[in-house]
Amino acid sequence: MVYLIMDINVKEPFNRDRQFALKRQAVIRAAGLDFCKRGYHNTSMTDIASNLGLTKAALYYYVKNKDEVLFECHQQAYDAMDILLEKKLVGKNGLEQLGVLYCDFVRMLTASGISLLTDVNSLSEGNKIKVLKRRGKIERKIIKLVKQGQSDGSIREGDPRLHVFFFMGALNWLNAWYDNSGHFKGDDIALHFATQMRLGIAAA
Amino acid sequence: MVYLIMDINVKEPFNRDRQFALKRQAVIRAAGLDFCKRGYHNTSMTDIASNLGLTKAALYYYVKNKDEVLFECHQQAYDAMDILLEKKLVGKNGLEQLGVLYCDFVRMLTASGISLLTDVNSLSEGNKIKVLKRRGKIERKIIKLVKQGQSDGSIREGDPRLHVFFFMGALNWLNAWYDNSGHFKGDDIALHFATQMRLGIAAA
DNA sequence: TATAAATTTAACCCTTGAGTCAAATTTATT
DNA sequence: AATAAATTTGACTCAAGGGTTAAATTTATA
Repeated sequence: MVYLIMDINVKEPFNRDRQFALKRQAVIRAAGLDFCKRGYHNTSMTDIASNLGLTKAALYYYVKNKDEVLFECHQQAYDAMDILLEKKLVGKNGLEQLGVLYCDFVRMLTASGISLLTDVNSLSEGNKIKVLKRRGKIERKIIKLVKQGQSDGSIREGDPRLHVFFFMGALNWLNAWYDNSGHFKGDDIALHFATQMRLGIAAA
Repeated sequence: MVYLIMDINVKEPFNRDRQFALKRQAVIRAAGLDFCKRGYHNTSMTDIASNLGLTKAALYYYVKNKDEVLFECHQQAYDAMDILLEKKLVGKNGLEQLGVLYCDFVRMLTASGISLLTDVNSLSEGNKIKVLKRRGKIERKIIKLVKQGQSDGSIREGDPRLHVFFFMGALNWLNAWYDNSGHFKGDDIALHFATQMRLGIAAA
């Protein structure tokens, strides 16, 4: 019985394919949390399984291999980010849009059980390339937002890539220290981080 | 012949203990760069050795084991940070002091060949505790600076820990993307990052 | 030139953990 | 009740890599 999946039996409990997909997703997320906490190589497949209350053999019923698990962790994070990036905010300047986006990013990472992993080097060559490509795409979209903000006068001058690298670092680091049973509430962090991010690049 | 050590033969070339110490240090730094680039577990001792133009056996002439190498990487970074933290800047407010410190941090990381690693989980239990303790100490000093800035009115209100977690994330992330043969110059990054950091927490 | 240090060679042992598998068992679906 | 899906058990293979060692060789020091 997979502990992370409390709502699985609620969503189309008689659709077996759906159940399978949901469980698989839960497996990926649980693994993502493990990877975040202890690191990819310090987490064995047996660890992941037993954290889920499963056996290794059962785990392999849901995933092909460990590489796939890591890959899917990245995918899930990027899927979520892509959705947030879609949200077109009309009538807002670049800075405001970025602020909302960044806030959403933090909220997503603290609330959804999705982890934004940074370990790309442990991926197989093929998957590594795919992940880097996707990360690059997202990065470029954010850089574009910054440039837009510089055009509309809401964001101060300076290399937009450095602007972005700075606050994306804060985001990546978040996963390392955030603990959802800890002292900070996700929404508070989101608010705080978005503010700090905005002030760091806002035009005078 | 250890490639990273160009200046070894210059510093007391006839003092064998000194030579040993210098080479050992170079080994640690080279390993640190490897860990940064590919990750601890994706870098074998043989890799480290051959990147230095050495044999695995020769490598073990300088270090006890891989755990020690990782531990010393952390130590070197913290040693360097401690030195920068010493620098007492009289007549400056909290924000100004932090700005200088942060700038120095970035410069150190981009110029010295020292890497600020984040992989703490791959350490043996004993070393992990030591590293976390030291990291905590440094963190607390920085938080103290922030509080000082809030007292003297140079830094805006808000949880000082979140202030710090934010911009220290940017610092940690730096190592992942920075490439000293790349497009960005260390000093430019330092200036940019320090500015962005300051603006993010400066009082209105 | 004699000695000690530094390094190579090339083997070797050992552990960990990924991944597999077949047979049995439990659980859900019809 | 019959069937298919989900999971367990437990054993197994295999490769990678950490770490060791002894003997030979090169290099520096005095």
